[in-house]
Parts: sequence; C-alpha cells; structure tokens
Amino acid sequence: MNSILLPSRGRVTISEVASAAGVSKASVSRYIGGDRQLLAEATAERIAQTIERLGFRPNQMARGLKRGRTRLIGMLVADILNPYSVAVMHGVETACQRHGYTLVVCNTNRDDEQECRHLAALQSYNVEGLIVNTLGHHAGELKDLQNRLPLVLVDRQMEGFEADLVGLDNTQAVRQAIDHLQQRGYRDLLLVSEPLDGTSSRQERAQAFRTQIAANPSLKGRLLETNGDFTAKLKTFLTEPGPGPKAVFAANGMAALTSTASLRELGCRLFEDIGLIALDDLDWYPLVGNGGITALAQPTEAIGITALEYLLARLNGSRSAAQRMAFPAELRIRGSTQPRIS
Amino acid sequence: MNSILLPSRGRVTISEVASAAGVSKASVSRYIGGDRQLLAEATAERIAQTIERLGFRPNQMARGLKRGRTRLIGMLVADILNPYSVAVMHGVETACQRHGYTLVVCNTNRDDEQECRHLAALQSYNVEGLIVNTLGHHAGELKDLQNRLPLVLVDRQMEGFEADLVGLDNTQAVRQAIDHLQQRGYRDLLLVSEPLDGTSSRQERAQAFRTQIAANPSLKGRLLETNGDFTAKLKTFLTEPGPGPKAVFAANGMAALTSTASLRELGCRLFEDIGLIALDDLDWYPLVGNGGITALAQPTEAIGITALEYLLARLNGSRSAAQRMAFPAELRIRGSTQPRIS
DNA sequence: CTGTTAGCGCCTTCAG
DNA sequence: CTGAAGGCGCTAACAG
Repeated sequence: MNSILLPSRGRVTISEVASAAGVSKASVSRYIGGDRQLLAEATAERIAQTIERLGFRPNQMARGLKRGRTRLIGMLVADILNPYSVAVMHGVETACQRHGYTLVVCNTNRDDEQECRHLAALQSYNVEGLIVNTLGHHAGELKDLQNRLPLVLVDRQMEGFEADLVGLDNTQAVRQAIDHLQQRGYRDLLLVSEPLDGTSSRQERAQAFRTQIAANPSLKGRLLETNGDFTAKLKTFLTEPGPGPKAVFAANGMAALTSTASLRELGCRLFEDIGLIALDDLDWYPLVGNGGITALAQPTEAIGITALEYLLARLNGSRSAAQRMAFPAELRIRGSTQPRIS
Repeated sequence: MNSILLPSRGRVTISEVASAAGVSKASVSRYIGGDRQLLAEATAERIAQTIERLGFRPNQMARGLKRGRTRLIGMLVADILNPYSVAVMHGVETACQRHGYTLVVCNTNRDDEQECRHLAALQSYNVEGLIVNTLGHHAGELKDLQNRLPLVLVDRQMEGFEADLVGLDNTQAVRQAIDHLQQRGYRDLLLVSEPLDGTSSRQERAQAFRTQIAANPSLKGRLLETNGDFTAKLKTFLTEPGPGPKAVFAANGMAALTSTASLRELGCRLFEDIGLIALDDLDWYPLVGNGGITALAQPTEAIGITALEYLLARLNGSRSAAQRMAFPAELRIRGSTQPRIS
C-alpha cells in the first residue's frame, strides 16, 4: 500500500532501452529524436514497444546539454498577483505550447534583488530565451544577459536598453480615455496611478495625460498616486471646485481597485457623483456601482503571443533592429461613464 | 549598437575558468560546489576573481545530470486564470525561494490532454518533485508518476490515489457559511457551484451542503451549477416561495462572479433583496453592492507553503503514510449578509 | 539502415 | 590541498 510512497530511484535510460530492445543507443536516440525515417520498420516497432514497456522518458536535461537546445523559455514576471501579468503569461504559454516550448516562470515579487537572482537562475537552467516584465532597474544585468540570450521586454521598457518590446500604446490609450470622458461631459479629471517608481508604462501614461490635458483648454487634470493618504487627497479632489463634472481615470487595475474602494469609503454614489474609467479590464468591473466600470482593455493574450513570436524570430537568427509593438486598447463602455449634462 | 542583438553563442564553461585561473576543473567545481573549505585561501580567491571576470555561471543542467539533483520543483496548475491557483502558487514560490529551489509552472488550462503532456514535460526536465492541482482524471498517469517522484496534491484529491494533500477543510467551511447565514436570518439557501465535473473540492462542498441542509429542518437548500441557463434558474430560485429570506452561497470565486453578475442582471438590489456569501476572498469583494460580499477566505499562502513543505519532507526521505492538511477558512463579514428579521 | 566513438558541462572518486 | 580520469543520459558525426 505504501509502495506509492517509494519513488524508485533511477529512471530508465536510453541504454536500458537499447539493450532491452537489442539495438544500439544511437537507434533509440534516432527514434525519439524523430528520425524515424532512418529506421527499419521492424526496428522502430521494436523500440517503440520497449519504450512503452519500460516507461522510458528521454531526459531533456541531457538532451539539452548535448544539443544546446533545451526548448525552455524563461519568463520573469514583476508581480504574479497582478492579473495583467497573469493574462500576458497565459498568452505566452499558449504560444509556447504551439511551438513546442516549455515555459519557466519566475516571479520577481516587485523585488529588485529577486529579479537579479531569478535572472541568474533562469540563465543557469539554459533557457533559450527570456521574456521579461522588468522592474526597470538592473539595466546592467539585463544588458549583460542580452549578450547571451535573446530577450524581449513586456509592458515595460528601460532607458538606454535596446530590446524588442511589446506592450500597449499608452499614449493612444490615454487619448481614448480622455476623449471618451470629455465626450461624456466630464471636465475635471484625476489620473490615479500606482506610485511612479520608474516603471515605464506608468510614466508614459502619466506623461501622456499631462501633455494631453495641457493641450486641451476645456479640461482640467491632476495626477494622484495611490500611496500615502490617498483617500484624503481624493477627497480634496472631489470637494474642490472645478470646471465641471469630475471623473477619475485609473491607470491600471490596481489603481481602479484602490480608487473604487476609496470612493466608496468617501460615500460617493457610484457613479452619479463621479465618473470612472480604468485601464485594464478585470472581470469584476461590470459588477461595481451603477452599471459597472468603463474600461480600456489591453489585448493581453495577443501581447503574450507576440512577445513569444518576437523571441522565436530572434532564436531563428533575426538580427534586425529592436522591434516595438504597441497594441491599441479597446474601449468598453459601462455605467461609470454615462452621458451627463455639463 | 546592435551588438546587443548578437547573443554570442557558447557560454563560458568551467574549463575556461579553470585554465584562465591556472587551476584544474576539479578545483573550480569544488569552489562553486561550496567545498571552499577544501581549497587554499589563495586558490579560492583566484578562482573567485576569474569567475567574476569571465561572468561564469554554472550550468545547472549539467550539474543536475551528474548529481541527480536539479533543485527544480514542478507545479501543475489547473487554471492559471483562477486567482486561487495563482495565490497558492505564490505561496509555493515563496517556500521554494526559501529552500533554494526553482519553481517550474505548467498550466493545464483545464484540459485533460495538456495535463498529460505537461506531466511528461515536467518529468523530462528532471524536476525533483511535483505539486499538482489536478483535474482529477488520469489516475493512472499520476500513480505511475508517483512511483518516480514525490508528489503532493493541492485542493483536489483523486479517488483511489494515496498522496499527500493540502487544501481547505471544505466541510467546516460549508458549516461556517450555513451557520453564518442562518444566524443572520436567512432560511432559503442556494449553493452556486461551477459544474460538478469530478473536481473533488467542488464535490465535497456540494456534499457537505446537502448533508448539513438535510440535518437542519429550519433551512431549505438547493444546489445550482453555473452552466446552462444559469440566470433563468437563479430567477426561479428568487421568485419561488420559500421558508424565509433567501441567500446565495457561492462555492468559489468564479461562482461568486457569475452569481453577482446574474443577480444584477435580474435587477436584484444587492444585498437587500438577497444575501450572499462566497468561498474565497477576492480583492474586489468589498466593492460590490451595499457593503461588499461576505467571504470565507482560504489561507492560500499557507496552503502553498505547506504543500512545498510536505514535498520537501518526502524529498528528505520521509516514508510516512499520506498526510492531509485541511486548513480552516476565515469568515470575513461584509454587507452582503447584514442581520435581517426572518 | 545501424553501430561505434566522442564528447556536451559538470561532479566525484582516487591518487598524488 | 589539488589534479587526472571516468561517467551522468544523450546526440552527432563517422564508419560500416
């Protein structure tokens, strides 16, 4: 009954299969390597049965060691608890599957030191390429790594670091948000963002917001980060006089969560007292307030798939200049931005 | 400028370090293997500098091949898009980190065939142990695997399959839910579950619900799965006469999402017309309806950590009978179960 | 078509 | 304390 708990040490190897089948290791290797055409029908059949009988599984580590190809792709995720990251990861995984690669994921946990450690770990396991959702520090390490491995960045780029990048067209997304809000009659906007810690996508969104607000005289806009006494500052925004109806623009899913929680806490009627639009579209947006939260959805699956495809291109020898893919966001209108009279 | 895009083939190996430092491969090996005590101070120092200078990283694959230890743990996740899975995974990862292991995650995507494929893949990469959130089919495969590797199950067990298991105390969680609802004055309950497809945790929750309702004459209870015309059936529940105030008990996060969406669609006032309690506690629960959704939180982090610890025990040679850890859920009361007069 | 021979990068006796 | 030699499981030329 407890035989179950006795992992019999020593897996069956190619040698055992070879001798059991009465052929050479090379033949078995050819069989499992897909060179079945080079084998006589009978030999192949005999090997097949022996493999089946013994439950042989080729050791990918050993294969990788010899061939220099591990069929492993590494992915570094800044925060696995962030639905965006998981969604992109899902896309990468789908594409990996499609191309016969296995994905190894490491979670940085927003920690610089772990980013370093995991980068080293991934490398030491001979991943063939890397998809990185970086924190934005460690330019040195990454540059160094890029000399050894193809590498593509997701969502976040780094200053002075040339690499393929796939993410969102932040400027356009911000434009869509502002246009939509303005069209719906909002005039006094607040961009809520997680702390501007250098993360490029956050910076880009904030910068685009500032620029576009500055260029639009009929709108007023402020920026607020979700740290510190966020709720208090949000209250200030709500109460101070402005040019017209107020709306919050949450720069990502976390900001949307925080903003909504604080608005509730402040006793706002959602969304009669204030409008809300959020970047990212999380599955609970439709459930909040009166009619749900209007969203700008990122094509996360496509972002993941494209990231892997860029990587594959490099693996196949592409030497072109760094590519950039900036996907457009998709506006999904819900109750939080109902038309209103200004 | 484009040197960045030229992954120089061929990483630096132990041999190069050895000759560059003027020592033997063995010495370098001893250095990186932690046998620094066996080396002369001067030799160690010289090796250290050479390694640094050349940017040498030991190839874990090769080490694994030789030593039989890869320091790799595999995890099979049924659905990476499920926040529960991700949360547990986060716990596993934390523990891995703590013990010097690297986690390789594969996502089954709720697909039987992929479960098989990934199981094979993981094994072929010489993971030392496996943490499995299985779909519950493939008892054969898993049993077979367990003969080679330590393996611990998370959340879901399999009939006739003896293995360490860590998850929730479903019976107690259901009891907590029912007790709470009853205490708050609800009398007519509806358990909403994702399809009962054999997933053990779903079955257990459904079974516990039936049993406890049957044993409690003052309560009426029905079970509804989220497939088919769920909303229509939910409407039936809402309109048909019952013994008193009605409440929905969502058996997990997905069920909570679906239920809430349907309740809104049906025009229910949340949560004056109906009560709601949900298993799992997702970050958006506080934002919904009047005061948020009451939850039974699972200690996901602890579940993940415990799973890895069980695995480590096996890796360290433990041969005890299969262990089971069933964590209690934690009740977090919110507005969806306000006191009411029956 | 098939077997033999070298290693891939590293660790591990076993002698110095 | 250190080096030389052999081999982990597998593949890749070469010869047959």
